[in-house]
Amino acid sequence: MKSRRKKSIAYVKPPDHKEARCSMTSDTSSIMPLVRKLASIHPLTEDEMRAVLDMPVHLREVAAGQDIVRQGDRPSQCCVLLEGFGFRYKVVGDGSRQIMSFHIPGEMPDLMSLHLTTMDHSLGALSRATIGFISHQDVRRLIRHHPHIGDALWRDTLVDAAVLREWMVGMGRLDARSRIAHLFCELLVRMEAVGLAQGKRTHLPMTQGVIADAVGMSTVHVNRIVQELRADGLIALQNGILTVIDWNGLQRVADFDPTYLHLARE
Amino acid sequence: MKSRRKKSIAYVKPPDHKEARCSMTSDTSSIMPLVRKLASIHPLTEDEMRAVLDMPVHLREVAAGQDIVRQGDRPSQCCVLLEGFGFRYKVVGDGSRQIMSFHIPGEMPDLMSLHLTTMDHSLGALSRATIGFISHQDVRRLIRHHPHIGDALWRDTLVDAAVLREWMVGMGRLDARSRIAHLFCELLVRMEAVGLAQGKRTHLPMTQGVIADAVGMSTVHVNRIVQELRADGLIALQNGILTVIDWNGLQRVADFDPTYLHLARE
DNA sequence: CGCCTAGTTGACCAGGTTCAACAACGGTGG
DNA sequence: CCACCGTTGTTGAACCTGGTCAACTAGGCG
Repeated sequence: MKSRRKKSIAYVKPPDHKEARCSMTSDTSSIMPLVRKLASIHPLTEDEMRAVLDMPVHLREVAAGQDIVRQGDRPSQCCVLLEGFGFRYKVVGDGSRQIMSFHIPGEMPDLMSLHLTTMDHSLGALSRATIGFISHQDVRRLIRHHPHIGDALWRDTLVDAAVLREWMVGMGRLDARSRIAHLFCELLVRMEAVGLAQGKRTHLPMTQGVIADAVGMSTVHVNRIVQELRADGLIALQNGILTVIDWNGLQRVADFDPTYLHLARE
Repeated sequence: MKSRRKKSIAYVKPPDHKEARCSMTSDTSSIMPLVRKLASIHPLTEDEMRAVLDMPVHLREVAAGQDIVRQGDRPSQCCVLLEGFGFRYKVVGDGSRQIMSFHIPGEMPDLMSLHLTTMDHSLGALSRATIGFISHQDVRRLIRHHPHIGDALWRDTLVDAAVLREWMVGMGRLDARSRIAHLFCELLVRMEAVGLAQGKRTHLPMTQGVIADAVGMSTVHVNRIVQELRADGLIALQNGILTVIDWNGLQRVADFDPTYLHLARE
């Protein structure tokens, strides 16, 4: 482990087995974020859109910091993030945590469970979140009847992997400043892409400790770097709101090129 | 960038535009590695196996260190590694390189190009390699007629992403010793899984510089750690052959748990 | 009002990088 | 067959980015 961490157990939130706190069948509009997401690359036909909207979905509210799926689980359903932010993580031997991705509304972060029976990581809610659950069976049926949706879902998992690769480059070859700047660039662009950010400003409900676990640094150092970025007039970050003041400057610091996000017009 | 590197350009191999050096149609057995790979999870039916073997494949020999596909390309075909090792990488602004994955025979490292038009990274040959190229069109046809093969391919891209996540954990939260030990554990297990290693010994044709670019460290430090691992009686590594002497010990050092590779019997 | 979480600061420490030189090896041309 | 050369591996010393520890501040909320 990178260096012995003591306060390990704090990361492992107590399991909340009172699941399905507010389970119900969706009203029509609840999985619109998913539809928007799918349509953001190729427009859906009337037929396809109806097929998605008609799927049986179970909704659930999750409190900030709670797990949605846990490493070792063998899910029989996929989840769709409808409101709020999610993140994937693993806890290593000494108790320290590595966050591997953040997820925004419309995404299906555990879609892989459709083909990989055992979860090799956990999925948590960053902020209070609304999750939709759809059974694997129904997803499979959807894909069988609507191959284009299947392609879109496969494509999403590929973009997901592309983001992982980009993060790896950051962790291996960029210094702290670039890495944090890069994270901010990415999240802003992704939020913009689904219409959840405008004016270079977005909701970003994560503590510096969470950022530290995502970029593989210590909270203290994240704090110092964030202050630097503020002092340099690149960003403002407070109360879970990120405002990018100097977009070009931030991009330059981050060595950021959004190609890897494979947004619509390539 | 992590710290200013000078000798950057050395990494960027001169383009070799005399492609297709030895292009020809495959004889029947040439894409067997792919068949073995696909069958390693779910056995293929006679029919499916024939469909794969019947695909038109163009073979090409690639010298060590040459690129197979380059960042920014818009491929119209996928490649299958038939012999030799491949690796994915990106070069950052200051010229330093991050390797994001290694690939062994039977794998299709640029399968994503089927759904993502522009390559967001490059793919190179680690050693002299034989590559089979299959047109996107033919792959799409195969998937349409044989949905189970499509599922297997999707699944492979998901395992690929799982490996990326595991590497991220290493880069973010493990120290140099664990990271290198982890890499050795992973490569050995993957080689064993496709029958290319026995007796805890495998071909591993990579220099310490390549390892360094993969684990995000300097060559010098990789060298020191490898010597440590040797001195501790965990491994032998010479002439491109890795022998794991103390498998349990190495696994312990690496904090290695092969679940994330999602091999057959989970 | 008091507590808990998140953010901030300073002093010290250490894992890993850089630089530079050298050894070992294989391949090549003469 | 041997001298030469480029690549890979090895070593030592100085240095620096980022981690650890510990204390303290600022809000938010019951």
